[in-house]
Amino acid sequence: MNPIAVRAKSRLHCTIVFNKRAAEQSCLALLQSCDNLPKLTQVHSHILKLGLHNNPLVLTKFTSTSSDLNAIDYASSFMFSPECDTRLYDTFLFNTVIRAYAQTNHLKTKAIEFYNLMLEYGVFPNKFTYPFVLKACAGIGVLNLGKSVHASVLKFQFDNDIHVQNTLVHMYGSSKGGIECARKVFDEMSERDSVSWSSMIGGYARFGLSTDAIDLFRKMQMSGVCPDEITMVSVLSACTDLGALDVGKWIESFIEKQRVNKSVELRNALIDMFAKCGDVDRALKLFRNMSGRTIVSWTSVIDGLAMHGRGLEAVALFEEMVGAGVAPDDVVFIGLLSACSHSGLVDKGKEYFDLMKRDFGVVPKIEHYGCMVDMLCRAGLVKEAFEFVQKMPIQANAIIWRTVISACCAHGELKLGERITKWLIGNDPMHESNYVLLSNIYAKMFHWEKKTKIREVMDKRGMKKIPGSTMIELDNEIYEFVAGDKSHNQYKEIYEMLDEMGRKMKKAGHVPTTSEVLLDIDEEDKEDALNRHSEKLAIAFALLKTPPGTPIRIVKNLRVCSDCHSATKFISKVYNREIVVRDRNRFHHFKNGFCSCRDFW
DNA sequence: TTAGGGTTAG
Repeated sequence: MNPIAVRAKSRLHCTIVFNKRAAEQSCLALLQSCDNLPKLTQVHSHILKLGLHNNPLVLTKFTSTSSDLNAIDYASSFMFSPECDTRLYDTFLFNTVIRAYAQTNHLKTKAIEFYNLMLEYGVFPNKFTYPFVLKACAGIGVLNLGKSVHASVLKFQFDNDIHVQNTLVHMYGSSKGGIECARKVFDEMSERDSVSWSSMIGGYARFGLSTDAIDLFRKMQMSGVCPDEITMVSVLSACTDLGALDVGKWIESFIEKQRVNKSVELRNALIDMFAKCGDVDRALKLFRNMSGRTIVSWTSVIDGLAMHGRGLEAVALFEEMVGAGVAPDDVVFIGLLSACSHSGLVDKGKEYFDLMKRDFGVVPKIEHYGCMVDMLCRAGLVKEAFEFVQKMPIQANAIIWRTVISACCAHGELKLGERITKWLIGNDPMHESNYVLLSNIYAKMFHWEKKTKIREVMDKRGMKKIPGSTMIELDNEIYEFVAGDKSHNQYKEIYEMLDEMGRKMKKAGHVPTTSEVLLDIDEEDKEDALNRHSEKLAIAFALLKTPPGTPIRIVKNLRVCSDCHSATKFISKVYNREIVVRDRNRFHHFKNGFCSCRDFW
């Protein structure tokens, strides 16, 4: 027990008989020293002995005392025990309980429960109540719940308070389907501070509405409200999502110029942005010069190296991290295993998978099993992957099964792929990607009738394939292309360029991989369909708009197809351009006819 | 005696 508590305890014993007021004071001091359940239980017995359990001051203190989860539960259940006089409930008491639960990771629903109880007992909420309650709603992320609390805010007329408004924006911006409501609250605010802007930008960034996030940041600058380090973290995460390296670099110089406080979180966001936007060396440099690295900093660089196929460096960095005394967590193991996966380090990956639990006490989750399956599949060990999935102690999810199916498709195990996919569709008949996989398998089998049927089923059920799209950033503008896109105002020049590229590539020896076109059309049309893939459109656009010799960077939403991969190699050679492609999984650096992934992806 | 926004993976 700490010195204050000892003093308080001795005072408590001395004063029990003399005066209740002093006992109360001592009791409060004792409570102050409580940071775990056993101490709290001890103090509870004193409270009962002294008859202080009806004292609202003590009751409140008791409830708000501990950060120990069990203690919060214990304290809040005390509120509803027979010893407790409910007439003494007040707003502050409920606020403390709600705050305690809102701050936890897993008991946020309890915060809402207590808010409802508060209303049931006729205790009025005040302007402090709603930020707590809304924060809990934000953590739960269920839109209807947040909406009902919003209705309460209006009923009790706290909707003019900027703190409440900001938390409303945050709550809607954290709930699925709530982003428009967030924007509505945001637009209707009479005054906005940096928290309002950050909450809205953060909401866009959280749900992948990254261009909206960056647009809003531009508006923020015009509004005259000064962005701070928290705003910048969200803006950077939007850049990371888009792969917008130029905007990211601009943000970095903005941070320098505006002297934005470079918190550890902001440095981490910068490292992550550079790593995922294709400049992993810059990320490494920032990382090396950084003091106060956290596990997030290490994870970002390890992950970045993994995406660039620099698996051995990622492994070395992981070892360095362990050597530096940083305990690895489950997230860093995902990066490490995916580094092994992307670089074909199968044995190393297996080794780490075994020792993560044994040596570091990190229990593998579904994602780690997913990495292992991915690793085996990439290495062409489809049957081993299948067996691995069957032996897993936890049930495989659809993502893992789809990994296996794709590998079946790529490595000619079509029958097995068909079997798994049919089973998967039986379990989840409304997931469109299962149908896409099955239809691809039938195309590879040349079963065109079956393939057509699948497409018909999809149409009937209103399901659509996610279209492949490619983004490119030129002069701080972001352009997006989909296959066969003609929406761009320079599309005629782009298509002329495509024809030229096709001719030059053929001359250099490129043979289109027409088996990638999973349509029942003749070979010439297949070539045409390949030529209109979104990445080729983006590259053609870049060749048109940038001076010779400058590197081209593009970002794909799906994995790059093998024809585009082979074509890009030829383009890099024919046009003497370095081309950096970020696809859904990793980076490909094309230079002089070769790709950094060594055709391993 | 209490209030709002941020980072890694999936």
